[in-house]
Amino acid sequence: MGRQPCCDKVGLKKGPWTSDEDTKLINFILANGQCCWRSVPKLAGLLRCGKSCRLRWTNYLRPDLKRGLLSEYEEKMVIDLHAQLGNRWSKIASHLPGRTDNEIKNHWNTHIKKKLRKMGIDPLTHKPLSTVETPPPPPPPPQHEVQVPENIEQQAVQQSYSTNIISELDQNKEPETLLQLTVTDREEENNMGSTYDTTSELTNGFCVDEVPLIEPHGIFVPCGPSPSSSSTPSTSSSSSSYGSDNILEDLLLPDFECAINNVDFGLWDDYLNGWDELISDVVSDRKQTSMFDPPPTNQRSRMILDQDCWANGFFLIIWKIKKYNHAGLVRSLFISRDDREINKPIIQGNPIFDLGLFILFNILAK
DNA sequence: AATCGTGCCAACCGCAGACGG
DNA sequence: ACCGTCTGCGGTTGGCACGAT
Repeated sequence: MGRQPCCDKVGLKKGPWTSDEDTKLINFILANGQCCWRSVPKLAGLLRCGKSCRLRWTNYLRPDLKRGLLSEYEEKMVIDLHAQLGNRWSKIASHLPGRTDNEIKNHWNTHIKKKLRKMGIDPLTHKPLSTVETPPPPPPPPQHEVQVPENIEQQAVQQSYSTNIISELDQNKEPETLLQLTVTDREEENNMGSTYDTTSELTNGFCVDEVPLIEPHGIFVPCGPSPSSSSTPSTSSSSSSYGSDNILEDLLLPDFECAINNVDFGLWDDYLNGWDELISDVVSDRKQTSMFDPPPTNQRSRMILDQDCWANGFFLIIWKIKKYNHAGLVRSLFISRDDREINKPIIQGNPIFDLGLFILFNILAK
């Protein structure tokens, strides 16, 4: 019968994504959510196949992705999980929030394999290399045969966690990932989504760690014609790039009107919690130094320059809000704070918040 | 300075499973 | 049960970056 190609390849672009394409894809997904990847390129105005869009989003553009090398702790988890699950990268990735299967696969092939071999461990069997050579090792079950009965696999994973990982955790390594360790039940995975999802939910589905490689002002390109909307190269990243009206325009999403006068305060509270989390994350990133004091140069390990810190922080917040279609709340927060008396006890007394407002008002006043 | 080799990783390819008609 | 479509997954590759010669 033959399988149809995932897309009509004629005229479709391949290879590395440009920032302009990223912008289009991000804007589309933020506005419409993830659905029907095949139609995404057409609707988003991209000359890519849907599959390529999906990969780009899931492996690179998703705002909740972590970046950078896997930590020692994560490596240990990967090794441990690989011993139990084999090359089931997506399963492994589901236990590492913010990491993609592709990333883990790459890291395994480029780093961990070598490390294990150096340590005299066969990366396939996870047994000492010397013992691997003598008896023909039972080949690691092929992917399709790893259909371990659910409970056995689950047991294995749980045992793995209990013996290795949790002991690591006792040595106070990345305690936040304890969240994920509590969710190993397959049923929970099925009912509530992956561990990743669960954790994301608990952390409001957002990680401040990561800033998409394209520039914020590029992301907030309005759909309509605008001076800055066409393929803005990502060269200038200073906070001055936020001085355009694009931010305001972009916050005026279609769902805004209903939100501004008809605020669901439950949602609002939830949003404020998220706000505080995000802010505290941004601040903690600065290693507890005073927010007004630039950190020592050697602490600037991230791509975010100091002067961009706040701009990026707000960009991230707005991103998140857009993601959840709470744009109206954002606008009402920034523009008509007086209308929000009811929330003053929550937001007042938060100097970070007030500084942010100050910055934003200055930007918007331009 | 130029060339070569290697490592790394984003992206692609093709298969398989899920799902709906 | 069959077929077509869509998505997810794992293996592979292309090309860039960087160090060695």
